[in-house]
Amino acid sequence: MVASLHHHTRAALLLAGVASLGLAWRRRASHQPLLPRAAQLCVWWLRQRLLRLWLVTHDLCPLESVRLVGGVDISFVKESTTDACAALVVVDPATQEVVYEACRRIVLTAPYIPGYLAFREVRFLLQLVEELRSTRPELMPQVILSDGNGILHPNHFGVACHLGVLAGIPTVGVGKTLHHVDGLSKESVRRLSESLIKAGDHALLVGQSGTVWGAVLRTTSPAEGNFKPVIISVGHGISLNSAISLVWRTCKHRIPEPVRQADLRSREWLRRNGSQCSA
DNA sequence: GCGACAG
DNA sequence: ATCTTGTCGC
Repeated sequence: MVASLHHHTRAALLLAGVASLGLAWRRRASHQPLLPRAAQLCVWWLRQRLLRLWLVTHDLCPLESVRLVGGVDISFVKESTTDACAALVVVDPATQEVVYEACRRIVLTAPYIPGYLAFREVRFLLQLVEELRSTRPELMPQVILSDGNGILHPNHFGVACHLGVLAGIPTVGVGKTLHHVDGLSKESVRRLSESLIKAGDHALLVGQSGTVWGAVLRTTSPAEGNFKPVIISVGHGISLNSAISLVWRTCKHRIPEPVRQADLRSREWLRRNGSQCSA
């Protein structure tokens, strides 16, 4: 009886999603260009809502049982927005040593659209995780740090959540800049940063709605001068407090070691292997 | 209409 | 993400 706006909205979105799926099918079959941008975004939006049903935002396993931490990143060939190298590294937080490394040449197909980063990158990250799971299961990390955000996202489902849910492994979103959401802005980060006195200090990112989206963490000491905090949010299967604690534990530099090493090594790989094609 | 907008 | 010069400091 009381058909809320919510229900109408959901029904409309569902219809739009189904409609665009049908459209995608026809175009694909007839070698037409891709789905219209608006329709594609709608499909992706729905996919985020669906996958979110599997999202877990508390600890699936105690922090004390984390023995290995993974990190993923993608680096691009100079002039290109499609040719890149995806990397997955595993670090032993006790020694900060890299115990596993895998780089893979990739060709991205989807464009970068704020809010939909996962649809551009996550399939390649998943391949690397599955490869590790099947070839060196003993080196599977208990948590993976991902560049880009987790629930700090307009649809509460950033690339870190996406990777975590699809790979079935806890993840943490580690961002270098803020994704503006719920009134949070550069100014919010600047204000919160004033309360971060020493390395290891953090402050919660609370939006206008009162939602806790994540936290800013100072990872460099006052002696190093000006600083930009790292932005942390829950990816999957881990609580915010555990995520902050874990990231801080792996911070030898501003960027936590697993992500930093994935970044360094994917770039190094591109340098060594030229920018030529070598699937 | 204009600017903002993870990587 | 990537394009870039210099610069401050260990």
